[in-house]
Amino acid sequence: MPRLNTDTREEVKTVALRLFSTRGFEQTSLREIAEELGITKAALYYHFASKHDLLSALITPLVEDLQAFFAGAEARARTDQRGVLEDYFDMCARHRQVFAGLLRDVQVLSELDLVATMIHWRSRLDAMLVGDDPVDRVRAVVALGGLQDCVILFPGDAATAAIRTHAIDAALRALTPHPSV
Amino acid sequence: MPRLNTDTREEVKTVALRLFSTRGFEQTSLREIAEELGITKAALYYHFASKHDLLSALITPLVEDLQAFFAGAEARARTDQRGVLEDYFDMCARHRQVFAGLLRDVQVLSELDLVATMIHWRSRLDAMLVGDDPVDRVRAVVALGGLQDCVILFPGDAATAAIRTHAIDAALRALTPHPSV
DNA sequence: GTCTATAGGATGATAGAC
DNA sequence: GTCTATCATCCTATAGAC
Repeated sequence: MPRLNTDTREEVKTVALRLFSTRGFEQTSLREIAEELGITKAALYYHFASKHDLLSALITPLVEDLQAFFAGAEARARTDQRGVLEDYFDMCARHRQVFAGLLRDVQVLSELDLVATMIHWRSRLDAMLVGDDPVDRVRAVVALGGLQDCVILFPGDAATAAIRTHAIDAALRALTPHPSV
Repeated sequence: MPRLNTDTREEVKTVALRLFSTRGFEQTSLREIAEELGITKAALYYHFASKHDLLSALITPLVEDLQAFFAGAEARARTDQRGVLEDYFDMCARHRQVFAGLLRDVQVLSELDLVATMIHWRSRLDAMLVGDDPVDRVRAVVALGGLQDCVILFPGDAATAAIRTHAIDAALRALTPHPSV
């Protein structure tokens, strides 16, 4: 029996994203996704060629946003650290769910050939912010790691908005040896 | 045929820890562990009652260390923030492999009934360090999240030793609104 | 302590009816 | 678009021989 809502494909993505982000990709079976939607596994294969394909559909927006972020941040990273941290925080917040799923299931990165585009994005961002000095790099790791944790540990749009300024202030202090905040 | 090394149980733990920490718990099968050791799956069951049991054996030292850390840190958390951050960093570094495995496979926590003892250890640590003020809590999340990322992103004992002071300096700055470093 | 053999179940994926 | 039925493959775990 056909279902009322015609946009099953979008529904699948919504449910899958929620399950992937809490359990991880490999730990979520197509059976679970199908059951929650009230359809069968086989029906999923009408909408997505494979499990891999479903994950790709979920992750594409993040990858594109990430590339745009790098393109926009590269030029001003050294002169406007605060602005770059803000953009990074906002991007993490926008894709919080996908993010959590990825961090929870690093294995998936290599499976998706995201490695080529993403494997070193954190260290690329480090270098962009502070250059090559090893001590500065440590500071950048603390700052960025702290920001990322905030987005995940204070979930929800309201909480994110409430902590944004304070989190970025703290990250900026971690980043800067001579506080000019 | 019996193997030369009598301490198969320890060998199993070593191999399992390496595989768990890179692939995650659920993603590592007993077949893989057995093959790498040159024994069969069935032999594993002589040394460990179940897969769950094997994981418990690996994780027990971390749990005990964590409890000891909390017991020792609670009293001086507000007066000696730097000392507590140092202890936390060292503990994360000591159990880096188990840590990476857990972060990579959060699902495992609930499976092990670790939830009761660990589910809120991060937020408990936050509160211990800074009290209840929401803004201070954000600072604590940045500081602790940053430290944890350092331990994982600079792997190896040498790298850990090299960055220790700088990472803690940065975390302390994130934690402290009026820098007294 | 280690083996072979197997039970019992879940998984991703496909074929073909409706 | 969704179904039933099925496949091949993997998993954890157990029984019993050596």
